[in-house]
Amino acid sequence: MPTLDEVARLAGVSRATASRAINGGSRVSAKAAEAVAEAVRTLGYTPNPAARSLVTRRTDSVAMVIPEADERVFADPFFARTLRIVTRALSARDLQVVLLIARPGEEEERMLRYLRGGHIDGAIVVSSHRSDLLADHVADLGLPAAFVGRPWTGAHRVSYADTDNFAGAREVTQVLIDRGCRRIGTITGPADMSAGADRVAGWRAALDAAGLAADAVVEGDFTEDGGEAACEILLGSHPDIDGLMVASDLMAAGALRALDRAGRRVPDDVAVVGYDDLGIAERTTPPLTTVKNPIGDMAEEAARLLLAQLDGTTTIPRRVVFEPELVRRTSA
Amino acid sequence: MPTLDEVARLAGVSRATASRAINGGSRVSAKAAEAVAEAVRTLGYTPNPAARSLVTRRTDSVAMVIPEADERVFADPFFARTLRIVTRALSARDLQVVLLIARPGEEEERMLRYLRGGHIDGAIVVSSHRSDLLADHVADLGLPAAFVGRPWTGAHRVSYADTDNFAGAREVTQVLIDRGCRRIGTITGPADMSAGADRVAGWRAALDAAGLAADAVVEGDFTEDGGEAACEILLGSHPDIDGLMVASDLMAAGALRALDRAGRRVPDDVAVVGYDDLGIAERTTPPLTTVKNPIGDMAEEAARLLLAQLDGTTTIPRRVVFEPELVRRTSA
DNA sequence: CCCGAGAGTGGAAGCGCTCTCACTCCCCAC
DNA sequence: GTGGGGAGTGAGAGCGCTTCCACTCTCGGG
Repeated sequence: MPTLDEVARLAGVSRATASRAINGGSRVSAKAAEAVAEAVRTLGYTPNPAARSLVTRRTDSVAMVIPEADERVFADPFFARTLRIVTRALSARDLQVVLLIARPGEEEERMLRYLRGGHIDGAIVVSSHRSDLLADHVADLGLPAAFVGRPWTGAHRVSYADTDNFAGAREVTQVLIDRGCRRIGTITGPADMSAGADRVAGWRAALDAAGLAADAVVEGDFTEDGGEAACEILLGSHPDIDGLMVASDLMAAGALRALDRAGRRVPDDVAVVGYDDLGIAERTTPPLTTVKNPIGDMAEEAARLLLAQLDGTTTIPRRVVFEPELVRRTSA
Repeated sequence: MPTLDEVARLAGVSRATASRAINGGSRVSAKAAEAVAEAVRTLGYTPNPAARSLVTRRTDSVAMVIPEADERVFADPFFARTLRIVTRALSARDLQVVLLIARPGEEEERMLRYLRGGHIDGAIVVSSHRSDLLADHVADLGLPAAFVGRPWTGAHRVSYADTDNFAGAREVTQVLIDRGCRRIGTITGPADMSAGADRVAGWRAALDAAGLAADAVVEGDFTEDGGEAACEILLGSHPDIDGLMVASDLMAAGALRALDRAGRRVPDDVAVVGYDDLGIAERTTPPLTTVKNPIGDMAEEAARLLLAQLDGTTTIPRRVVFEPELVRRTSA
């Protein structure tokens, strides 16, 4: 591998000038710049990133941290979409995105070691479990970071982009109420996640305002199979439900399977609404009335928040909240 | 951030001894080792990876290269499964896996620059498009690498793990023949991928051996929507088909939708078989008879092949081929 | 005609680490 | 006793790069 020294020698300049020519290029004569460029070309030179980052103290790479079991990460389109958008936004700034998936608890120490180790300049974290203290850890480290979704703990110490899950859930539940449902159940997300908790709260608020009982609750886990199982439990305990608000479309797809098997027609016997609208909602039978989760906006904003910190523009935590949007289809 | 120097000073040893104590630990007295460990603990020391890799010329990270559009990467369980297994295998050796997704053509140069740049010690490549010359590039670079799936070009120059797609496709097509189908079509994978090409070849071989016509062929793209569209075309051009071999379960799921809409019962009117058996085959209606693609084995083997090169154990390209396995369900 | 500013350049320090090499012990075999 | 070898250690040389600083040279203004 050619070194900067060889480039400089071939170009007939000093190593310092060669370095300046390769980066930025200010304070370098056009002649020198051209000579260096030529030398780089003929030698096929690539700067050694380790040497560079040793002195600049930057690595030009950023971690995307997902403290979830990998099964979920790949099964749930939410993460894929987020990763994709974040990657795109950061690539534009020549930042390499390193995907870090670690089940909370088990591999957490390993992940923290990585974050602490100086491998990366900053992190995008997709996490909102009650148990994980990532926001605190990140804040303690002083690591530039932005969260997608409000972290359960330490939210005030970090920047994040979120959506108003409470309002979204309330609004979509209102659709059920308006169409005449009187016995409305819910399959929630995990109770230890902010999105999960906020969405049940929204469901409850809508029912309370309408004077309806809010007791048909089963906790799901944001997976399709989990939604199916939860729906079966719900049908057992509350056979009279005529409306169902499911906290994610993936779970709703599972719930539809369970309803179908139980011989309940959707939406005639039981009207169903979901949450997220990431593609699967249009493919279920029937297509789901749901709430659009503005993941694209959130991911882009998180990238922006991180970049602002990397640029040193700002250091105070900022939060940005996007409005959800109702999407009506035929399931309710 | 504390440096090795400070650790050494606190432990009362030289920097060299501290370094030895932290890595390996051979040739260090128990007393010195303990003192260093203690100093590391109190200082919260973490080695600077840039400095270390500058001298060792290792980065302890490995790229997983996927030259595909990101939509496909996340929609197809094949990649998720592969990534997961590879990550697990390499994490055990304290190697960090960096995911590199780049659409061939557009972002290819960027990816090559990254591979060339010394960011990583080696690569696992999941690629077998005719157009991409990754195998050649990687071989030219002398970069330790292992491929999952036989690369279309330059296969003899690199190590890879593959499965016998030809045999698998022939065998599953034989299921259709044995159940009495006489007009058997196929929806292929992309013609520019080795898995795609091998599977059509297997289908054709089975039909030829049985003396059946092998002309009902439509090319798909390994996506669900693509499978649906291809099936519609096939039904239009060959309305008399009574058997259908689809080159992936994901496409088969799409094909089932198209058949359902066309009012063809499966398997009574048209028997259908898929390929891959990565979970979706059990969830379609009806569940698919398919071929188990031994991705787990392939991914693990690729990791092994890469590790062997990183260890310097071997440098000659090796190939390992796993046998596919027929899985019978109710679609044929 | 001189001075100061600014552009362009090179020397050299130093980022934090590993590893070679030379050295000192200490123990054991002769 | 003596010599040889192995175990443990520290000094120091870099790895390839950026960047500070000092220097030269060229102008334009006074």
